Amino acid sequence: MFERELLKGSLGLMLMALLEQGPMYGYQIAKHVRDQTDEVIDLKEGSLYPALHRLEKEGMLEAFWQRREDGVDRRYYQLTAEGMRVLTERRAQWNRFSAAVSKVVSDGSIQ
Amino acid sequence: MFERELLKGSLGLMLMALLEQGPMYGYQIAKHVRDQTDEVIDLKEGSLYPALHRLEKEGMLEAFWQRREDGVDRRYYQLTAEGMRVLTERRAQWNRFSAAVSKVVSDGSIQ
DNA sequence: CAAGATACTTTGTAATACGAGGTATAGAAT
DNA sequence: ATTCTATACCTCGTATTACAAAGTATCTTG
Repeated sequence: MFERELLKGSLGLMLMALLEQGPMYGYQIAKHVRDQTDEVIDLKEGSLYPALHRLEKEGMLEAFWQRREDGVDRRYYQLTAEGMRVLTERRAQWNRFSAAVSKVVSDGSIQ
Repeated sequence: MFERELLKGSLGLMLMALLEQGPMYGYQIAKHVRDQTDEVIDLKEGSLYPALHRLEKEGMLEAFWQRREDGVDRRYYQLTAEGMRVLTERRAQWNRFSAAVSKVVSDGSIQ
């Protein structure tokens, strides 16, 4: 009920940052994030897939289907050129923002 | 349209962290945050006051009116004991969360 | 054959930042 | 005198969005 709200606004950024390293598919992304953050961030399907579709519609990502030998279809997402450009902006914005919050939140002993 | 979403979930935390240092009133809080974060975070009244009321209702804050000599009323907010306890939790949660996001978001060269 | 993991989808709901509007006072500028 | 700016509070409606929950389908493992 609180953790949930923290993610708002940074999920899209995280997805774009991940896909900067190369195309990935949904399930893979979720696992990657879960592992890389020691389960601090556990992307739920109800957030992940809508977020990917949203970014695709905004032109940040492009998607393509790929069938595995066993017949399982996977939808891969990759960052567009526009997505790359916007990622740079949002990364900087996140850094500014998180530094600002941390400054206020870390107790007065620093100030 | 994006910055807005980043704030979700961390506004309450920031307010509680500020009030840890002593009672403050709404306008003062907004100015303090704006100054302390070099205007990165600019709390709007439509967010600030509802957030304060919310925290009050949740028992995190207590409020009292105080009249200045010139007749202007100010509503001061202070952290409750329960608020103090919850603040500790949320502070830790924010640190975990922001570290996790930063890890994913900072490019692959670190990994 | 049942159970779990993999893999994607959609619908409805709850939470919340903020725009925009409102009220009221004090002091400075025109 | 009046307008403007700053201070100081409030509330309603809207947009956004994470997620729970449900569904579909395949493959592997017990």
